[in-house]
Amino acid sequence: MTKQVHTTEESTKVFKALADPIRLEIIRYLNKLDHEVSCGEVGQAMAISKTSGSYHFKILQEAGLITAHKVAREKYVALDRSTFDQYLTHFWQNL
Amino acid sequence: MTKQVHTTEESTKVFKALADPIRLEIIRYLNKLDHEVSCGEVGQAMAISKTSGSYHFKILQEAGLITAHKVAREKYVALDRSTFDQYLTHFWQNL
DNA sequence: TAAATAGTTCAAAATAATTTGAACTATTTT
DNA sequence: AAAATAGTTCAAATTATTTTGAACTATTTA
Repeated sequence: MTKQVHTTEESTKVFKALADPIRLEIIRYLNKLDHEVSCGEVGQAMAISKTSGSYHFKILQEAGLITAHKVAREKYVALDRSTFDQYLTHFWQNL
Repeated sequence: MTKQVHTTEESTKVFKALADPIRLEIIRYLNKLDHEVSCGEVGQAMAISKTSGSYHFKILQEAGLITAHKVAREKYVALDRSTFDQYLTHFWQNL
């Protein structure tokens, strides 16, 4: 309902975050499960190093595509569907 | 109506094409006008060199985000909205 | 308390994307 | 036919992104 228009910089950050095969797979994985998952679990499923995982989760988080919160020593992530909706589903409205 | 599922490679190509400020501006420009425009006109509006323009139009074209056809010595481009619909508007359906 | 686990940070190396200018093709104008 | 125009191609230079491993923090388990 709220009018959302994006700056080129904001949009670029989101599309850059989506423009990588590993991150796209992470998104597919999180979408399939549709609940919070630890970074470790996702990383294992993607067969990437924890350093690489940490990097990719940071990119996704800074783009607002995932939310994250720590529980003890684990970090749980989930898709932030509102961001996908704003930038993708409602692309033309917010362009 | 037709079921469209995308490979990671295809999606990556589209999102990479969207992940650049100049190309996003080109898309905004083409969307606003909503008709075929010559590459030269777009390039001037974006204030970029013709070489740079040629590069960016190639990226957009290879991603399927624009269609192009030559008339005499000019190349006319327009948005291919079906690609935007598949990859953006219907992101979750085709993920 | 020592060892293990989950994740981050850093800098260096590797890889990929973008810009630039010169040379080019094709078409149109003078 | 010469000059101008629209766009492409190429290779080199620049800039940005990604990967890697080592060192680190914080938490949990043995």
